Amino acid sequence: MASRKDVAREAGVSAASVSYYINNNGYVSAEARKRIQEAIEKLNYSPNQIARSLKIKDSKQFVFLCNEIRNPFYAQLVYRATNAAYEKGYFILFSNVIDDDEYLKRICSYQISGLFASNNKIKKENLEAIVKQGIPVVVLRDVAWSDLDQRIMQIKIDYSNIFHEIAVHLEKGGYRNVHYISGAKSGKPDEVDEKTRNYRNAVGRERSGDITYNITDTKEAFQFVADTYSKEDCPDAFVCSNDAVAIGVVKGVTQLGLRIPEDVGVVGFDNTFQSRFCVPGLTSAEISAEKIGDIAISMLIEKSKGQKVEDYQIVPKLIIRESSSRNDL
Amino acid sequence: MASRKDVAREAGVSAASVSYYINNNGYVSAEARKRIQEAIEKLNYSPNQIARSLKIKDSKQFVFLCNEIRNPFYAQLVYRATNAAYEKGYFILFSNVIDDDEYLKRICSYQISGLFASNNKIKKENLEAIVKQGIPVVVLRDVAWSDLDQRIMQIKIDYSNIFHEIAVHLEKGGYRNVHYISGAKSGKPDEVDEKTRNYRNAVGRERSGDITYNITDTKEAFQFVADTYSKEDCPDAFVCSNDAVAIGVVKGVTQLGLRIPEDVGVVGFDNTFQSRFCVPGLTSAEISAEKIGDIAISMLIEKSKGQKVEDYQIVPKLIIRESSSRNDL
DNA sequence: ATGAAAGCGCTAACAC
DNA sequence: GTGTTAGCGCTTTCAT
Repeated sequence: MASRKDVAREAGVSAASVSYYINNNGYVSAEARKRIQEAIEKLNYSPNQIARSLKIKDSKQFVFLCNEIRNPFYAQLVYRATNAAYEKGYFILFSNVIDDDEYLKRICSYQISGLFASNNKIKKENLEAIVKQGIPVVVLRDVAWSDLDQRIMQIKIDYSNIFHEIAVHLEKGGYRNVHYISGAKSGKPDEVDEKTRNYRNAVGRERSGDITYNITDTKEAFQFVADTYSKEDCPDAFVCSNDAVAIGVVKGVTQLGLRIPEDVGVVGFDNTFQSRFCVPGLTSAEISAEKIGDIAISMLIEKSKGQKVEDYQIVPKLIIRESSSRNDL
Repeated sequence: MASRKDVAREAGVSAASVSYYINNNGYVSAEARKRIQEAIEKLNYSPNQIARSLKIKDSKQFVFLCNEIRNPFYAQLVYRATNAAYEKGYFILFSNVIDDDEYLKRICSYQISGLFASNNKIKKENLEAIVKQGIPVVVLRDVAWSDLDQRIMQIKIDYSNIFHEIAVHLEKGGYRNVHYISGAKSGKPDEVDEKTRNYRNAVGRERSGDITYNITDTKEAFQFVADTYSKEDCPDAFVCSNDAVAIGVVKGVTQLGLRIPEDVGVVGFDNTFQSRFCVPGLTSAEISAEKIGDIAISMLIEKSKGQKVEDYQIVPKLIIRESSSRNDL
């Protein structure tokens, strides 16, 4: 591989001039520009990003710590973020969440430009340790942390209205016995995520018993329904914390011999591809993963330029499909 | 951040000794080890990976170029690869495929340790340019390239039997009019992927007309079925090149007012989570994404150690579920 | 067994 | 405008 030195020699200029040319700072005459340009092409030169990173203490890589890439919501998020980052000159260093100190130290030793994390599997202290090093951090807020370090930027989802909207929608459909399936570990105050907290608020205290905790994927949801209910005692509607879970419920309920939406209504969350192409189509609260991917990247970039960055709010939107529309039949 | 120099000073040894200690080469006395260990802990030191990369010309990052992370098959693959890589001391630099020269140059300038690519969106020449630089390359083979550079390692899927197996299975179910939905751009020789080629071989020449090309995701598949067929003239079985496409077909067929599997049988490919939890459960040819993730990482690592690495063969396995099982009813 | 020193490829302050 | 140079944090050869 040709280095900057080779280019300088070939073009008959100094190494510094090549740097100036590449980074478009400093002064370099039209004459020199041309010769450098030619030398670069001739040698098929490409600047060594590692050497550059070492010098400027920034690798132009953003770390994405995602709960679960196998959940299409995160896949869509990462997909978009990757493209958005590339357009701005960055790459994505991808990681499943492995929440130990060793891991975070290792990844930070790449002099990363910033970090995105969905926050329900990573500890607050670890995030704070990173932001303290001056690395921009954005979290997709899920669990509500108290007194989080102010330097951590947040993308917040405003759940204040959506569960009420869902409740009204189900009621109109004549569903009376609604069960919520939560991804939170338990009902304990410090383990409850924002969705669950808002669901509880929306349905009121008296309905808090109608919640099952700690179900996060399709398989678990299917098992839960299959193991817990029979055709006779199944709730007539389920609200699920993500689409993957909802799909599991659809499958489980169908297996019990019940029909959707005639016997049981199902509502998902995230409006991923899955919900659109589930059979029957799944009613789902849309949170745009693409939007979050884009926003996360621009927040990280702005922050790394030293700009002041405000937290970002997203309001979910209910997309109604067949799985909860008994009235249309 | 503390540097190696700080540690050396704190421990009262030379910088070189710290290096020896960290990399576990060279000699360092028990005495010195202890003092270095203490200094590292006291200063919370972590070696700078970028500086190390520059020196050893290897960043311990593998690039994963995936067709489409939003397809759960690739999501599962990347998920597993990420963990496997981490255990061996590597990270994953993730990219959607952006197949231009500029892009590849930029990513290689990170002195990457290796590259994985699924090969149906990236050009052969580009891969060959990379392997020529001495960077280990593994492809998940899909399109059959002729005279590919020998240094490119391949994970091959042996489709020689699976389509025959599927054909027999459908015939047993009484399905007579089978249509294949291909991901290949067209039927042209240099654009046909391995799956399609083998499907053609399995069903014989006379059935080659029963193929639709250039459909790769759920949405396209749904549109295709909805736009092309009516309840009366729909084929009675579809074989699809991946599960995402199969889901779209299920949805499209259902919308035509036909039932699965009674009226129409559907077979997918890849056996992702989607097929397991589709309603009805989707018959699918299993190719273990997890296995491929693991294998890819170990091939890259072995190659980077200078070992001789053989291509890897995977044989798909038909997983039969409800979507093609008319006889069970 | 340990340390001094050169050098990986780049940036940027400074001198001309 | 352009070149010289120091130095980013690390590895490793060679001398001791």
